Amino acid sequence: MIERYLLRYFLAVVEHGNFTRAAESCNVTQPTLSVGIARLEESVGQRLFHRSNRRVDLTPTGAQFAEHARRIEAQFNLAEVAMKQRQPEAIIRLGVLATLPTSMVADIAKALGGIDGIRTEFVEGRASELQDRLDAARIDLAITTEPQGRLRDSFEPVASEGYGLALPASHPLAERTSIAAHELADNVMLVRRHCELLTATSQHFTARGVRPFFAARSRSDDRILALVAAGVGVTVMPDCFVVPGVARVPMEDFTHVRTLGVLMREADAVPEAVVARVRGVLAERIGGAWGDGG
Amino acid sequence: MIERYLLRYFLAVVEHGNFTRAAESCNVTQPTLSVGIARLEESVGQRLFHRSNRRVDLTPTGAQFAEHARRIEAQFNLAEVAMKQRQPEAIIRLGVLATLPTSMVADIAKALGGIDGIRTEFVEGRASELQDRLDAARIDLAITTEPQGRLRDSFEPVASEGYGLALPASHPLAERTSIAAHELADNVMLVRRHCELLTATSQHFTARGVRPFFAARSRSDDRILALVAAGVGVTVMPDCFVVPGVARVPMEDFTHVRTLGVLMREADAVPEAVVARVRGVLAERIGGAWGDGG
DNA sequence: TTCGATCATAGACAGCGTCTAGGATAAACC
DNA sequence: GGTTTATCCTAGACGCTGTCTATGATCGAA
Repeated sequence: MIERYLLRYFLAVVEHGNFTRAAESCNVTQPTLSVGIARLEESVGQRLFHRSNRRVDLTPTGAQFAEHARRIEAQFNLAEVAMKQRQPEAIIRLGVLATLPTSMVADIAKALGGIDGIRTEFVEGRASELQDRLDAARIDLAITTEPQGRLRDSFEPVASEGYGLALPASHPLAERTSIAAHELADNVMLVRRHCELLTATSQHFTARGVRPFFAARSRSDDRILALVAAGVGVTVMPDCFVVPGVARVPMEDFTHVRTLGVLMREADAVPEAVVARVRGVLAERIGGAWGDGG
Repeated sequence: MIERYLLRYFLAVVEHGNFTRAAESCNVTQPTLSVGIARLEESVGQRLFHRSNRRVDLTPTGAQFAEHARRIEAQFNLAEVAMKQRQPEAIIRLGVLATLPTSMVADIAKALGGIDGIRTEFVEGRASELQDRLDAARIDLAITTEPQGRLRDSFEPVASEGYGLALPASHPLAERTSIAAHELADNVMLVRRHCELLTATSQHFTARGVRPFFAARSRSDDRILALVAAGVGVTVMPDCFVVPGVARVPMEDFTHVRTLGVLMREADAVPEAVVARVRGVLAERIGGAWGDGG
């Protein structure tokens, strides 16, 4: 197999007409270049040079090969400069909380898609998992809730929201402004398995003597919402989940709030344009916005 | 520096969309290919693939590089087949006796120049030197006199000739049909230092009481002939030396003869066409031809 | 949770590209 | 004729680096 370094040796000899000087120009010794040419001639199956102790000149075959070699070497250089000219494509690995609505993630993706030379990679998980990934430098930016512990100072809150019931638009309680736990005693419940407040919600109902029937458990919010819209049951979820066919009503005495924001290892780990757009989508989609966005 | 094997690895991954199978197709292990791609990406200064454990796909940079890589690979293959198609150029290393006229060597060169795909290399020397080179496989064919010793059977005689005086065309004896040694007593002699018969010639004159003055000694027959034509002196040389301005006359009682022919290690070491043309020139240029040539 | 598929990493090995040393050849010079 | 100089080749040792085996990490699917 003809390797590139042999081509470089060959062209050096063609240029200098002399093994010794060619070797110098390649920064190798003359014997090295000598065996290199021999190797090339063997793999080509042809003699490329007529050697004498006075001068070295190309055979007709060698002359033909020189054209090929020059062309190939030129192509290599072309490829190298072409690659150098490209500015490296930045890849932003974005961790998003699994309990963010699919449509919101889609909005973020759309917002970031418009930035030139930046490619986004999405990873989803729970808040603690996102923190671990951030620590391990496996993501660059997380859209998550306020962290516990060491990364606390790096968190930049953007918007906060409460939790409420999601129930079919045709449900008798759908038009209410508030619903108490005991009113749901006969309702079928759907469990969002990855919900941050799974235990808190459970405790809320048991503390009020309500033991609803659990018809389905899923890690997919989209599936749960589809079931709600289909009239299968009701569930508890953050306020930002708003889809057609599903009514959202606050629950009495259920005052849990989550604050969403961005979390980074260092302030400038991610281009500001990216962070700004993420902030924008969050503020737009979630009621209680923070900071300058109003 | 981008080496060719890295290009092959890269293209294999592009083709298979998968490091593991690409590695198989390259007959290396997956880690080998992995570090290869990493190395390539480093020397290119750009990420070429987006990797996940599900699939591998090209970055925009990678896609551009793939075009270059394919072009280069194609060029390599082109060069390789171009070289394969060429039939190897045969080099015939021809040893010629130094005491052959320059014009005869030129005639041989011309005769062999017409044979396609064959290149001739001339080496000159004395008969014994040519034999040594033939033994050492440093020449393929020798045009020489009948050898002594082991190579005797390999010799194929072609033509034989005598020796005679070479003297200026304007010399008083130029028109004679034969000249005796004593007639040259007042003449200036020129010595052809590499002549096979140097000692024999010397003895011929001293035996007849003639001690000529030696005006010049040279290894170059051409120079000696020029001096003869210029009227500087006379010399003894094989009959085949015939040039304008120099008369050739036989010497009385000087019956030495040399038989010229071709000498090879093996019968088919050299293409018959080459041997035939050499024979042709020899027979044409020298009087007493041998064999079928008449 | 476990399993299978995938790519990355680490350390050992060995192949081969490279080096130093020395040989051969031939032209040029004294 | 012998010596010097310039050139390329060969032989053997060395060491870089390309390759391997073994293992880890990740992710999706059963």
